[in-house]
Amino acid sequence: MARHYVTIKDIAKILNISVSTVSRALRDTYDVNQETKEKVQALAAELNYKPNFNATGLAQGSTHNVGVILPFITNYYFSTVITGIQEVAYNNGYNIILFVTNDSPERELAIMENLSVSSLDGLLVSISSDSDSCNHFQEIINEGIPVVFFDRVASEIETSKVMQDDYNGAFEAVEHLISNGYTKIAHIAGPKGLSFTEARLNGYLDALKKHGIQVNEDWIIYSGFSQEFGEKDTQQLLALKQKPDAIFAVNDRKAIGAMIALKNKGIKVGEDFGVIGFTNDPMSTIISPSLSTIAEPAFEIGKLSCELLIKHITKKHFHAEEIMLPGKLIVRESTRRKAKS
Amino acid sequence: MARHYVTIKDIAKILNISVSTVSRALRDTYDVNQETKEKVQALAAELNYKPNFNATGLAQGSTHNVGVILPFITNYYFSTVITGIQEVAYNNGYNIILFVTNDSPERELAIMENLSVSSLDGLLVSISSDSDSCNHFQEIINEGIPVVFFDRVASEIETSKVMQDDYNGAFEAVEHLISNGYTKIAHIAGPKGLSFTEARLNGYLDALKKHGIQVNEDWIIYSGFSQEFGEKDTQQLLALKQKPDAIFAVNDRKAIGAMIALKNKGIKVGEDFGVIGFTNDPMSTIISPSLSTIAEPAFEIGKLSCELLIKHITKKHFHAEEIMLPGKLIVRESTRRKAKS
DNA sequence: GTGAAAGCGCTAACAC
DNA sequence: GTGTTAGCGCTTTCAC
Repeated sequence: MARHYVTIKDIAKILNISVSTVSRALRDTYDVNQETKEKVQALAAELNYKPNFNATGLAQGSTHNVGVILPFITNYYFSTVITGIQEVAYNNGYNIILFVTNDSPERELAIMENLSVSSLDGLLVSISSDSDSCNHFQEIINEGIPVVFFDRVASEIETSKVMQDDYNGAFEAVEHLISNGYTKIAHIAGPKGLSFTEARLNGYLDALKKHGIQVNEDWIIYSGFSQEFGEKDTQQLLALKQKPDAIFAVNDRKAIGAMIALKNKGIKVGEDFGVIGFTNDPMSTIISPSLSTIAEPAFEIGKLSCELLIKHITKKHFHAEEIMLPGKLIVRESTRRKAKS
Repeated sequence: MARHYVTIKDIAKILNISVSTVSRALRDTYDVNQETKEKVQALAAELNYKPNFNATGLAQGSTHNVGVILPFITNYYFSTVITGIQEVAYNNGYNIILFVTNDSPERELAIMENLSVSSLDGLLVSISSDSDSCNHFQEIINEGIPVVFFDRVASEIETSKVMQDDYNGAFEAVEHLISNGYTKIAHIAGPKGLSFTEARLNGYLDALKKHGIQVNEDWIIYSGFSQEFGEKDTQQLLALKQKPDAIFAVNDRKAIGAMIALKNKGIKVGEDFGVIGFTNDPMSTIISPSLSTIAEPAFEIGKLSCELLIKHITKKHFHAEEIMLPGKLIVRESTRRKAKS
């Protein structure tokens, strides 16, 4: 029952050479006689030898694992980011270990507390709403394991970060709304305290300001990120005496929720009421009318954060970098106002 | 720079006891003096001691990692399955290491060949289309590491499997179409060779047979799983002299592609042409008309496969189980035919 | 109840 | 160019 894999010891014994030679030959390092090297490699292949990562990790103090901690994976944005991460991790011989927090600060904390630092070479994280774990991240960094934040970054912590340009994306979205004739623009935001949420809020605010439109506090609603919250927020807006004529949603799922609430009230999205989201979730092309949005470079964000992390891992004194990727306005039907006389 | 974590040795030295006592105290095993145990645990907590998994793994021949190999994570089904897997893995102290194949047999093969068996306690896999890796899976099983397949299973291999009841789901979907008055029912299938694809095809075939409807080979199209393929397949169907009046799609994304192709031709989905999918992707509620479908218990599948795998890992002689979870017909607008006189 | 010591599979000085 | 040896952090006999 106790399984036994072939080890370099086995190979050494068969070939009647020492384990160190085998080790060197296998890693194609140091000077090893060409002939010996070939013999070793051939036998290793034949025996289907696979290195034991635990042993390698123990011996050289580095596993080839990077941890990824994020709120969810069941949405377009995060699953695409992971795909990007996985792509570069794989190409560089790293494995990714996945931790999902369900956007719960407690869960995130528990994960961080149980994390065996020594079994990870680095950490990629997108914090949960109301994250409580900043100290833990800082501690881990202090212990020497690099952390790169993506998307939902902990602004207090000094380390590499990769995000999209939330401020300018939001600014552009709102300006697009304005230039299409919508003037009473509401914002259904995410929860307070997340920096990207605030960046989008600020973009919204500044776009209004630039165009001399006064801010109506009633038209800014903070809540969760789901479609349901989008629906609820919108119902709340529609119950106001002073109703808006457009919504900029913090993400596409909330925008879709908004569209559903609007449709239920018989309001024609696009013609009577503008809606724009953020992300470019494939759903935005499926819904009708199709949803205008700011496309986020999710795959790219995954790739870049992982590349950055690997640099931190391999180059000892790589200094922290903050990368900000631009979004892209995608105009669809939900902001196409019918010309009114 | 060389990071140094606190080890049991450190604890032993401080407390002036031996490492073995520390080890025993920490794991709450064997007989250890209550007092000593408490002292050790207190100090460990204070020092923020974290076990080194590489060392534990090496020493007891088991890491607490399970690998997950699957084609994609960027869709509702797989990301939900992973969430289920992650949930039970987490609760049982296992980490999950993610490998995504992009549905490429070559990539899958490469992953399998490079897999360090000794760094994994078990493997959860959903094979790629045209998988080439069966031998590798068999080898890994022979070497003693348990493998559980989910959804896309390799039927030749004898091990535990978890899937939804594709046959009956398809049967029910087609029967639903028939009972709503559609009779010329096409099937846009997945690629040949995947067992779940075939199960759905057989369900389709048998439902037709039961109701005395003859099969039209032109109405069965095999292609990829994406929305684009759904669109193309449907265009192909609509170009036929004998056109169908309904489509059963192998999954919701293809069904949505079909609906788009239909809409582009000016055909009214539901009223003139029935469409039903499989999965219950959230998109099916977003699209208009909303899409009827067979809901798959994705989260449950993830949970059960991981539970099964853990049983295989912990109980030495746990015998292989095949679990088949029922789907559920969800009727929406895309199969609601307008009564015609 | 506790300690000493061997060993998991591998790497890395250090000799030769 | 190759072998010997110590050691990574932990578990686990085996003594006592």
